[in-house]
Amino acid sequence: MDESRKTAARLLSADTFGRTCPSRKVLDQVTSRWGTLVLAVLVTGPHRFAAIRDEVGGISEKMLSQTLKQLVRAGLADRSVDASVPPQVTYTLTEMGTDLATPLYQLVRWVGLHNGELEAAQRQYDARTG
Amino acid sequence: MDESRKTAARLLSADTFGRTCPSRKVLDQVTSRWGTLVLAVLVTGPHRFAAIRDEVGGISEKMLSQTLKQLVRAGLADRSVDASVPPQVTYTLTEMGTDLATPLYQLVRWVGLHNGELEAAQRQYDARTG
DNA sequence: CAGTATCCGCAGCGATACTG
DNA sequence: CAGTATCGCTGCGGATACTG
Repeated sequence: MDESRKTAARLLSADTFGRTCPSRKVLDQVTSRWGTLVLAVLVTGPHRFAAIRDEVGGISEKMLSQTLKQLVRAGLADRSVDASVPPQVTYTLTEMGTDLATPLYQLVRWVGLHNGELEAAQRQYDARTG
Repeated sequence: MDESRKTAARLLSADTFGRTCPSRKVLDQVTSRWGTLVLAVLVTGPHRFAAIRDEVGGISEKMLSQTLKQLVRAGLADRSVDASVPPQVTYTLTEMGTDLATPLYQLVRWVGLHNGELEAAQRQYDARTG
């Protein structure tokens, strides 16, 4: 692409900003609607399917299944099946997954902690603009 | 992290996982398709509209405008207009925005740096499953 | 319990054209 | 230069039902 995109791209040591860069795919998955929350749950420890579903409010089983599949495919999570009845499936972050999820977890935590300030800022903006 | 069995929500000091929690709104914006990349650009310094557009590959002006508006509304970015001809508009992260964008920036950087490993893991998975 | 399969609405997004 | 307006579509994601 163009040379104007040099600054941040260079700082990032890889052109993740480029439209065609494969790392954008991973970034999109990880920062997808549910990807972030699922990773943030898994970073607190191994979880079973139903446990994740219950902890992430509002996620459908379809989307959870889909999201987990993507994470496993990307090498960020492991899926281990205990062949019992009923079956037990546990999801664990890989080492890569843990590395990646750490800043993500900090983000979620930050948002949670500063929820009040965020709401206040938004209210101010809305009042200012009408 | 060891104190008995606390849910991730508790560990996060706010129920960001809750469906109705307002902080989920912010999280969704920040981790949206373009939100992440725009914030990652701005964390490297103030940028003008066209500069961001050029640096984030593939973003349309409509989406950039929309994304920036959300960030300003959330109190994460400032918009300063230099009333000249042609006009100059510069976007800067607020202090809150910088705090929030830091882990996000680390995430983008991590993905960029580990692009190779990520691709390899995915190829392995695809080969394994056919 | 841990998924898969199917249908489908709607909003997110891209493309294009226009404006202060 | 820095946006806004409008249209049209695609695919995300919700709801529901079914299976090993």
